[in-house]
Amino acid sequence: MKILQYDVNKIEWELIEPETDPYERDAPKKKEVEDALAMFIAVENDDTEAFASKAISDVIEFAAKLKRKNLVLYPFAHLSSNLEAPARAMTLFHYMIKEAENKSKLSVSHAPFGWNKALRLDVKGHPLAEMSRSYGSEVKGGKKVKKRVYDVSLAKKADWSGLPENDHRSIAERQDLFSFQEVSPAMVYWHPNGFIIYDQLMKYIRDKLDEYGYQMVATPIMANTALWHISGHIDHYRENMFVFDANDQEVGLKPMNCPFAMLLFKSRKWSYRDLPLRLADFDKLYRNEISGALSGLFRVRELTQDDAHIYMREDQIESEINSMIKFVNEMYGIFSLDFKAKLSTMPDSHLGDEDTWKKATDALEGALKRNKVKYEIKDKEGAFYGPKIDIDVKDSMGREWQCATIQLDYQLPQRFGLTYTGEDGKEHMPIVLHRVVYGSLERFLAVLIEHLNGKFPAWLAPVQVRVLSISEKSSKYAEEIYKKLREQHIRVELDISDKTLQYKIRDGQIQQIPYMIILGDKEVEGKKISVRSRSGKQRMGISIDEFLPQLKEEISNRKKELML
RNA sequence: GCCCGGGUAACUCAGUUGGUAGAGUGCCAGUUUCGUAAACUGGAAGCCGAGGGUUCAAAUCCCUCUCUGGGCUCCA
Repeated sequence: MKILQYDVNKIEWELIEPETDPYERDAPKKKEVEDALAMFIAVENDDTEAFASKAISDVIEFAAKLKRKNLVLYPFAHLSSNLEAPARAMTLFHYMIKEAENKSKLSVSHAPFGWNKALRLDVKGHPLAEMSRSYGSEVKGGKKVKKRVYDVSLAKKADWSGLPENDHRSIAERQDLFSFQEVSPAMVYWHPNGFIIYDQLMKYIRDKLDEYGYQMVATPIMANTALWHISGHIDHYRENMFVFDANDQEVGLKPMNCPFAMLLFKSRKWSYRDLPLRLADFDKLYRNEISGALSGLFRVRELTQDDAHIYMREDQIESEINSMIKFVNEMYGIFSLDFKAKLSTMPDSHLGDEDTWKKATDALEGALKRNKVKYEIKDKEGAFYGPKIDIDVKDSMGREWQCATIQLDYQLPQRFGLTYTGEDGKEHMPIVLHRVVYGSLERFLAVLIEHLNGKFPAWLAPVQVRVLSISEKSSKYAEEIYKKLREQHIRVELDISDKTLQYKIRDGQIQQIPYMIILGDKEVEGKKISVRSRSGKQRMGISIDEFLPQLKEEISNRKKELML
């Protein structure tokens, strides 16, 4: 409850029109009171009669101190953005009037609840004439902490009804990939099927990182907020961060890895021979995005970046950027995703001299050209600390989402005082290149799921093969084949239920399983298998020993297309 | 955060002027043993997102909150 209190020479109001439902009827159109304590009241969401009583006993005390005989209660919604519903607010307001009448000898009057009123105030000029108070519990940072009732409704999934069939959420429902729960808004619960895809993407980039000379590291997800004061993020980013008290310290969950990466670099001395130093990490990040910005996997509050920071000498910029572009190009090629590269140049407000900017921008542009990547220029759209290349990919609705980004940074190394020992024996500042390739795994998966419309290539598919028996007669053989595939680490499922073959095939098609192995009398007799791909093509009567190596090769080479 | 629209069984959705809930799919059981996208019968399954209000009576009307979809804004 919020109270605004004035000691007035005179207060007068006039009713214009009712504003809420319900509102107080049968009130005089116009009224004025002289030499009164006027109490403006906003009834808030969690207010109780106890708070209301306390507010009244406090105002009675003030009236005694100020020797006022008149008390005016005036409903005043504008004091709070957390208002109680009118019906209950009115009840509590009237309760306060009764309390004031019963507990004091003051002459109590009130303005009617629920009206749009014209108001005139003449306030006295002494120190206690104007006061504000609030009554409530668990007030923190000016806001009330909302508590939920604990019951089974906590286990409630987010509502995805009404989405189009090719939306990544609809596909996720069909293939049981992931879900969101109300208690962790915009944070992903990965189901076994979804996690396989997530994990395969990770494995793929790990292979690539290894190939390109990166090392993996990991840093905490939490730190004292002092860290972001050093990095300079705190001013701009604070409202997007989850910040809280722990052991009397203000700590935050990390919304980006860079400051941690800087600390890691500072943990020892480096020689120019150590550079370029390429450190990658896949830590989770937490960003308290405004509610309206959230959207499925596209924008979440807990995300995983395939992040890397490259510490390098000035003379290494060009070759590093070059290999980075090549990296991105190769990575995206395997998914046959159409992407758009955008080069953002020096903004008007920037750090560093124009020569450095030109060198950096030229390095980025040159690398794009050498790798024959089509790009457009976003003039003056770079970060204040350096130019960048962004890669945007389209979703099923044609919206563009930024995935990969490559940014040159001269700023953080300076703030953190990073150095390496040069050939000349002196300390030099390294330049840092930030880059992500997938961007956030979550967002990339959303785009990829929609791009493939749920038809994952074998290396990504949660279930690669399903073995179907036509009737009970072939179920034993089906089990044998199933075991054989399992032994070879194929992600395989067995369906020997008594459903019809047509039903089983339909079920496998809906799940978009790449291959179904169909086994009936013919196959049992000849010790062969029949393979049907989800495209509908098939090979009848081949041997499992012929099929398995081909399948394994398709998976390990991460082929885009199915063999059938 | 703002504007508009949603939340009913695990999923997709009906639910009339307010009278305490229904289908299909899936699941479970039984029948059936089948050759390339849905065999048949039966059963269980619901705090109608949460809290409050109006009413004799609320999934239905009103308010607040919450989650969610689209748009705006935001997005180092």
